[in-house]
Amino acid sequence: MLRQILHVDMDAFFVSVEELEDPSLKGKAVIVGADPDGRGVVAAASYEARKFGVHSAMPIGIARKLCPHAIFLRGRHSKYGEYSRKIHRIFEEFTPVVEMVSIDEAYLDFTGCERLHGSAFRGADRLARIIKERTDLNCSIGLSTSHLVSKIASDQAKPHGLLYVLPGCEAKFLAPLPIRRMPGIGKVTEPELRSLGITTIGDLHLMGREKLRLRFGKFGEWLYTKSCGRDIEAYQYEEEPKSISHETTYDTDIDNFEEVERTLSYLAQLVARRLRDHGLFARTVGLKLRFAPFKTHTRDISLDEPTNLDSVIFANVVRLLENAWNGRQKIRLVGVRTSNLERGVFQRNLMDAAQHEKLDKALQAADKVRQKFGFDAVQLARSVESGKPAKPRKHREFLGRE
DNA sequence: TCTGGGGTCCTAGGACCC
DNA sequence: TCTGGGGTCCTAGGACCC
Repeated sequence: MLRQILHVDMDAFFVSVEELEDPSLKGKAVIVGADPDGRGVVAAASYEARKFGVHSAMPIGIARKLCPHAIFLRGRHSKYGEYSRKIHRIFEEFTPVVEMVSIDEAYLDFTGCERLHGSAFRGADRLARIIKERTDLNCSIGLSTSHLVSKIASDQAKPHGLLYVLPGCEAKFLAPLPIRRMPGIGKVTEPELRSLGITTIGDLHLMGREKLRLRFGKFGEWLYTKSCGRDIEAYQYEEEPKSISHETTYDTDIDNFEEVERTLSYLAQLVARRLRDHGLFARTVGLKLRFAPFKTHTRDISLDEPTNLDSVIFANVVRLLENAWNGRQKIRLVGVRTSNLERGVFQRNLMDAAQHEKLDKALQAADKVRQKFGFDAVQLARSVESGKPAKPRKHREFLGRE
């Protein structure tokens, strides 16, 4: 049976939600993102702001230079989440096979739904109308036999369009498009391909599997398959996270060991809390440091016994810090990461078992208090200085909420 | 102009084992 | 006295995505 895959992408999602909440923003240059006086990037820009060259992931300071008259908003992720869930429910009225890939984007499998929708195309059209009716938000939809082609098609259809790539026409549709349209080709790979004279997806295809493999290895074969308009393999839902991490950038670079330590304590608690929420234990704990010149270092350590404890994560990450940082360079960012996640209880050491149980109980109690009063209601002693929680100075309103 | 935060996947070298 | 080949785990770094 012919597959019918829809890719639905909301148009300027964050900005559009802000406009619904405050209609006076409509038609204006609106930029959602970091504080324009601080360090951060653009999360979303209205079409009006994009005319000035503003785009997402751009440093916020540059956005202000390009578009000084724009209205800068910090963004409210809980609001966006509400709308996202609303849209998700609409998707599920159309097909049980829905994969939300991000807050504003999803794949819907319409294979075999012809009888229900007339045709996949008519179904897609109706879906866009219903989303508009019920949320007043616009979306763009790509429809084809593969995830990749539908994703690119929805991008081509923007704003507020529907593009159907007929079965058998996938490679022909992709051929004239610039390579940068291909998900997976970024700002490093693009110039590398261009230096080989490859500027379109069609060029990529003409190069052939073998040449691409020789030059790029496994990635090259991946590129070739994609250039044909075929999916690499069936998409699968990732129910379990592979890593859990938190990081923060300081407003100004610092070189105070104790302050970095306090930040790490706070981040370790956030990470551990989420491990417990998922019922997961981490076998590997990692530290991330970004120095003032934007050079990033990571240090990992594997534990004999997987953990979900704040104190264990913190202790290990501090050890890594002591080895990784001589104090000579200022620090811009610190992060705590856990990976090699496993489900289940690990208490090989019986001596520790009793202590761990006590700790677990305390942490469960702490998690409960936090659920009621917010994350900052309970703090590890290490991250508290003169009675005040030593949160990163920035993102205060983002961290630990919900 | 100066670069967020949360992730995934890939590569590559070295240790270690058989 | 010189030194294989395969497999797996650990660690570091980097590209990329939303």
